[in-house]
Amino acid sequence: MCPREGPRFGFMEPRLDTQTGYLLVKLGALAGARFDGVLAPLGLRGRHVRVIEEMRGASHSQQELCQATGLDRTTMVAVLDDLEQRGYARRSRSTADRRKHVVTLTGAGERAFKEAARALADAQEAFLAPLSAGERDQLRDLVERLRTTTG
Amino acid sequence: MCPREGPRFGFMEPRLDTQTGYLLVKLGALAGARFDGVLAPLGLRGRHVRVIEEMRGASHSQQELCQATGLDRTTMVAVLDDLEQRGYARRSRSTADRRKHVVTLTGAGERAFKEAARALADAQEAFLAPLSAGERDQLRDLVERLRTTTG
DNA sequence: CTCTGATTATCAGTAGAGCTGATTATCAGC
DNA sequence: GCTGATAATCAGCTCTACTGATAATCAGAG
Repeated sequence: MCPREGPRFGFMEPRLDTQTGYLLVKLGALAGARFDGVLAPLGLRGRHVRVIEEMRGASHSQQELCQATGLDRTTMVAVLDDLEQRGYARRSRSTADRRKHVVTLTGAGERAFKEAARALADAQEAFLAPLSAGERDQLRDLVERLRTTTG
Repeated sequence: MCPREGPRFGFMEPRLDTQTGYLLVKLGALAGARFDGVLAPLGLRGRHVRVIEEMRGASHSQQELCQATGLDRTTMVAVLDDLEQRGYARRSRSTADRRKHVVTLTGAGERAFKEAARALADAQEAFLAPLSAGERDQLRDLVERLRTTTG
């Protein structure tokens, strides 16, 4: 018995767009659009950056990249086509298991990632600018806890 | 003591998926999927609920509904087709301006909205369950401020 | 009144994302 | 050498959101 957020007054329902859940959905979409926006001039999209990041340091099969990024296998084919065409990645047959492709990052790919990461960090900085440093830490903590526990 | 965010150490770049912005995008998508999930059994989607909410109390032209909800005009046509077919809304020509449709909510539409709002409130409750009441208030405050200032 | 330009709702067509299923090549076990 | 499973790929489907065109209507100038 703790009618905290809901129909507290009976005769008056809260508007959807004042609810935390709705705000989260909208804010997430907004942030996503911003990030896509800063990546667009680099000819990249979020998924490319995620895949490149996963490739850094070690080589992976496409299957492993799908596992790590949550992308569909057919989407991964397209993403790697893009990256390969730009010279950011290379596919080669695995000698151990010739069904697999070993996907490796090139120097250009590494540089592109650094540039993208910098652009994303700047965009994030701008996005979170209305909050103080302490509030950003709070937000990050809350969001991360929600994501790891309910997600 | 929380050295978990930015490139504070120089030699080590933070992973994208530990960044607040990325987490926000993912969490928003997750929440959206949850909400779509609870609306699906009712034969509705988020946009339908938003449009219905906007129609409550007053009648609107489709153009005004687009303005209020941010939906595209052609999408609005489809949404109203759905609502009309289910008996939740009615279109009629405006007598003042015969180009316009006056869209009104039916009793069934009102009942459907209440049911949907209840389902959404429950889903939100479950989604935010990992947080204490105070933390939810914090989160709501932070998210709302971000949305109103940077959005 | 008539002509012009804007506005409302609608529809048709387009482009992209994300998926399923089929295909080819390869592997591992028997 | 079979058999079944797996990796990458391709073709095709669906769904969404948009652009552009269209018919009806309005508002204003002359």
